[in-house]
Amino acid sequence: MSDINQSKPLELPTTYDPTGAEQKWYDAWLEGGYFKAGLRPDAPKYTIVIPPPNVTGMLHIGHALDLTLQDILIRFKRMQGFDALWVPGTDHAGIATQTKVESTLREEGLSRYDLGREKFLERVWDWKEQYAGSIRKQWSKMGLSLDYSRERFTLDEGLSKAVREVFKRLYDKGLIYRGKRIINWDPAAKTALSDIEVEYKEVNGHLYHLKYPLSDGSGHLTVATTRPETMLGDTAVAVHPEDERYKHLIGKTLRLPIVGREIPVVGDEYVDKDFGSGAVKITPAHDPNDFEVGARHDLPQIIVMDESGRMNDQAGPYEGMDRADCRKAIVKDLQEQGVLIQIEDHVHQVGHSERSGAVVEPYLSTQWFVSMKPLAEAAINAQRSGNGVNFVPDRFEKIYLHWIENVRDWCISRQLWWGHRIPAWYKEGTGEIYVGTEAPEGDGWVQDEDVLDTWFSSALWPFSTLGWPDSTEDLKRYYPTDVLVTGYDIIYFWVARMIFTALEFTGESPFKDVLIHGLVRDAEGRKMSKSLGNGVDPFEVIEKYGADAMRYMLSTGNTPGQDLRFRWEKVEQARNFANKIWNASRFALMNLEGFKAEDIDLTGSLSTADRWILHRLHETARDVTRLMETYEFGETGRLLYNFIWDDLCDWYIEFAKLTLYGEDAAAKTSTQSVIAYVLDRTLRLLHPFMPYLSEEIWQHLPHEAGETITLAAWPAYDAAFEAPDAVSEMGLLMDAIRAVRNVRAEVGVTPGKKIELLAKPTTEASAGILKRNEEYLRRFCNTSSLTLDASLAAPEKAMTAIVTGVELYLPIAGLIDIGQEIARLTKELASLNAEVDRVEKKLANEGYIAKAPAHVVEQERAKGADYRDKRDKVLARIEELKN
RNA sequence: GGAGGCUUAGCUCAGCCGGGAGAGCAUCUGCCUUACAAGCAGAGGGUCGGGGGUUCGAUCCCCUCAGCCUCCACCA
Repeated sequence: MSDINQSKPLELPTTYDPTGAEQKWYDAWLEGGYFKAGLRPDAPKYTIVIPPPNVTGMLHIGHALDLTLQDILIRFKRMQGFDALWVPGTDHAGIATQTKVESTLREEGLSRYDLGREKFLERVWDWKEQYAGSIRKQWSKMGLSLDYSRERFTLDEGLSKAVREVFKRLYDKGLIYRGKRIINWDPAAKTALSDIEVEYKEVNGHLYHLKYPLSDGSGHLTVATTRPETMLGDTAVAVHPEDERYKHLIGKTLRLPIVGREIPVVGDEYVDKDFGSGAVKITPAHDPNDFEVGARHDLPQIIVMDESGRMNDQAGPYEGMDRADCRKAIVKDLQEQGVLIQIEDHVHQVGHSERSGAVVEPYLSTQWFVSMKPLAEAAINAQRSGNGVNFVPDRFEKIYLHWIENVRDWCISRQLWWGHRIPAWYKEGTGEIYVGTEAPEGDGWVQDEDVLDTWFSSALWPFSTLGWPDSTEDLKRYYPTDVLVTGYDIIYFWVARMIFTALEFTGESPFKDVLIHGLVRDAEGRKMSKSLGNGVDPFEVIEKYGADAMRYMLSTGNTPGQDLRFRWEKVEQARNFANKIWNASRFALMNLEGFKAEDIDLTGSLSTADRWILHRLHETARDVTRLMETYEFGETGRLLYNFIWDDLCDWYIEFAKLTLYGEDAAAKTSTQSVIAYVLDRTLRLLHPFMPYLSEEIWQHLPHEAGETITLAAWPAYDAAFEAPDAVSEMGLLMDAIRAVRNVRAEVGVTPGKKIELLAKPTTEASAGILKRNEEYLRRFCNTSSLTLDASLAAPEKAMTAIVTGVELYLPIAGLIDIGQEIARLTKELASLNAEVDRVEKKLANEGYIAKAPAHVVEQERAKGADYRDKRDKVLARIEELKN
């Protein structure tokens, strides 16, 4: 940090150039170690863990949104004096990463099997190292205040230990089991998937009606299927036990076409009598429902496909065919044999792999599962008893609860190489299983080939990153975390699983709040995707407009939980805002040259404007703080924008020029004090949103050597700065100035042209205000002369503006057309009359007087009186002009 | 089939405890006024999706209808 204790001017261009400032300050922040937790051991802690990005690739604009929100929170809390910790890290992302590395191998004409497990994993680790570095660089570009000394990776030693520990404990408790079930099989990635890794998409398919003859030749049963190729694995046909049409057939057998196998007719309540023909073919090895039916009736399970989706040796003539080709072939054959009676168009949901996009095959195989019931129940109880997680916005709690209440067992084994190897060993030939955190002693133990679902390790992230299962200092100090920030698309995958895992292993919820944000969409509202090519690269945004502009754009201008459309014009707007601040600061610093921190004195004789802006600053600080605490960043942004642009720039700075360029040295010092103070506090309020710009400017303001805005105290509201009299005084001046400007513009008097202005105060108070602020009126109304006189008679030829407390007359020679002026005032009269009517009607309503709060009624009465007064004056003026 | 969200100015969106609607962009008018033309000063523009209800009072709460979007769900 530069060690200046007095202001220095910005000898810089009229536009803010982010590129230089960003690198410079990020380096300085890192060097200063400001992002490291533990600097304030006695302060309360505040913890966030980053949602670890996949180590496979580039961060997209959605990450930028997620990370910006977290950085805003962590910077805010750090400034509030908390010992703030933001833990960075990355996720090994099993399928995603392995797929990517495999595809690079393919370019070399290799497969992972050519390399073998060990060599392949070396390749993936190389890849990981390369990308982790790139991700770190991307974080730094966004200005994120992460504690890099605590960076973790889901596959690093500590986290792997946590994974094994969790697996073992759940296994010992009977909450992890191995079993032969129907799982979702991804034939492209050749691995099992969990239920939520399957995306159901509407597909225009067909419903094939097939005729299965009874073995005794006494007729046939019609069944319908969307997947005719699975008939090769049929081991029964089910009918409803109460179905009058079919119940007599239960126990008889059918001859399965093509295959020739005899299969029984079974009665099962699963069958819906009213759907289709009321008879269902049962394929226990390729359909989850059929699996259940098969289990109830002790049916054989015939697997007819291999792991890549090709028909196996159970498929007879179709062996070796891909399942899609087989479908065509079998339909043709069935048709020829007269078995296929009808093909109906049929729209249905088909499961696709979330990762590879392949059509998922329900597939019977042996996998590891987490038994969800007990874990889910604990999570539900915690939520219901108030020990759960506070969802923001709260509607997401319903979504979470609905899922966890209906959750099914979680298939956690994956037939991949990149991931946490399942800590289970099998003794060859004995069927013995050992589960533990380390390999068992003795010979003949072979470890399970499979790895765990990536989300298994992600589920431990809030505590595993802090050292669990060891009782580390970090774990004791920083756990549970305070808030988790993530998108709604990941509630099931991650948020829910963190919650029940944390409850099981740490006995408490992993975070107090979970802030759910929406997705960043393109300008048309479409989801950004690679195939559409409509993604936005955050680094292009940063390159063009700066990180601060991007951060401001992403974090403001919308509501929590709602999707956000990306539009370049929004970034431009944010950039313009940054530039506005830059220029206001340039002005301030020009007028603060040599001003020292100890020169700031707010006790002297402050002007109305001075006291007004101090009031507004503190009011803004109070509201901003309140909104930040409730994650209302959109509203916060608006408040800051309005305060800075309207109050500070458009009004205060313009008013301040009078004293700054004036003769009164004491007044000048006061204004300088106010400017230095207000700018300093404003930059602090802005810092979480615009870290670079705020630091760059703040470093030019008077401050102690070595200080940084990242650790500067958050502005606290101080009631001593309340100045209601200054507010009303400024209100009158602003109204009067606006009214005069309005009238000038309406008759086309250019701003450069000086006018005579006659002002007639209508109360004693307003007379005093106008008297005190004469100079301001002259300046802002650009007058050649100003006459202040309560006893003033309205001139014959003058434009009129009536505002509360003062009547203004502009005798603009040569430009006044009395007829036009009367018309203008008549229009105003009409609108005033409408207001008066509205208020009077309201006040005439007895129910209103009786039931509305007194202050509302009072306010309305005052408004009514004011409107009436203005109306009468306008009316009188019209009469005058007519004569 | 369930659940949720959205519908407010031409466009993108705000509107936190119900007390006569705001911003940015766009449009129109006038300004290079010594911080800023990425700017300044003005102006126009809204039956707050339709209907009903609660209330003294509804953009806001309740019901209902319509349109758009998302998530969940094993009907072959």
